[in-house]
Amino acid sequence: MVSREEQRARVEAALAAHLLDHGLAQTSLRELARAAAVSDRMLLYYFADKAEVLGCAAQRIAADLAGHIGEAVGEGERLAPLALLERAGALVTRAEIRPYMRLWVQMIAAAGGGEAPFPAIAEAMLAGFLAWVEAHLAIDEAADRQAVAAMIVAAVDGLAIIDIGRGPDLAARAARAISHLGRPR
Amino acid sequence: MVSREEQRARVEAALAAHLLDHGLAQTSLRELARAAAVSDRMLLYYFADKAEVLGCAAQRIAADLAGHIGEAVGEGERLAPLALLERAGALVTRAEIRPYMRLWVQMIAAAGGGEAPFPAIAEAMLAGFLAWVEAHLAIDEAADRQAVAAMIVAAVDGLAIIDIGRGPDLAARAARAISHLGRPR
DNA sequence: GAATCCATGTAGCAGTTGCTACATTCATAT
DNA sequence: ATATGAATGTAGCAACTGCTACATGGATTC
Repeated sequence: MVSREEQRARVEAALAAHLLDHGLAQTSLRELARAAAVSDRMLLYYFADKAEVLGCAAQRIAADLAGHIGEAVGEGERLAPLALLERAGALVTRAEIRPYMRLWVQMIAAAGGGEAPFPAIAEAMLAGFLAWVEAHLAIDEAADRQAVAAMIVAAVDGLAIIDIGRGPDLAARAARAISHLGRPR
Repeated sequence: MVSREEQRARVEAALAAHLLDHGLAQTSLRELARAAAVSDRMLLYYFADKAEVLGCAAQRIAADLAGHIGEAVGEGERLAPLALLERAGALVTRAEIRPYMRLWVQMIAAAGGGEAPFPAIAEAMLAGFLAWVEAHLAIDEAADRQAVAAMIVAAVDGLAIIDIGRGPDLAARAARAISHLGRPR
């Protein structure tokens, strides 16, 4: 027999992997349980209800993603908007990151539908993205910095939408086209 | 008694309105039927199955959105990337357009999950967006134009994500910050 | 006036959903 | 050894899902 805490942690990891693989589409309790190699009965022993199941898995995923993102730009380094956008775009179209972005779009969509627990999760994750971009943005005026950071996050998230709708190739080319944006004709 | 074609058109309009109001979350046949003021039995008389119900409603919504977008930039007018992005960003954060963008994000998410009929719908809608941007983009080299168009669509779609996660205010400010993007520090 | 057919209502099926009541095993504390 | 409580299994409920079989009304056609 294994302690509840141990099992809960193990299950959480399996759930996170399953969400990254399959998205939010196939997430009935029974499917999640199968993915974690436990019975659905036990899922609701480890977690209070389905919202907590998904919430904990999502939190772990967010932490993983934050880890990946952390490597992209040096601590304390600050870049001009287009340069930072270029860096972030290159990061986000990397093959290991794409599953995270796909899932992120699905979580935002679920949040838009008011589906618990996603509004809270999405808000927290988005706040994290915004803070990260703001921290690396070389703009002095705070209000401008926040707005530009939001625009950069928007552009990067949008790449995930292109990826879903048209595949990774166009998304990657779009990311590389960021440097064209500022160029005059 | 009313002809099947008439009813079908009327129902389609009601369904489109319901989707714009409530998103893809509450879309069981019974809910859709109630929104269209018919019985679920009749929904499946007018349409072959649920996928066709949603598909037809989505097609009508896409057409409406295309109409709105068409007004934004003059026929034949071509703009530099950042200028076009600015124009599109202003358009997409307008209050009448926001419901469309929210729904669009949900449709893309559903497409990412492989949920019929959304992969096909999302692909068609995205192709429409890309074509529109390309047609108004003042870039000569075709490959560059396509990639930059994708980046612009990405940025604009991302604004919808900001809107969902943080509300319309930040999204609107982000859209207005586009002109900052190209500025050096 | 009979036959036909389209539009609509009633009822329900089989599968899935989140969740729970109950029973059982097993380890530890006394 | 026995009692207690934590970990796990079995079974199922009630609600909802997409969808369908069947019956009925009213208009149209012959």
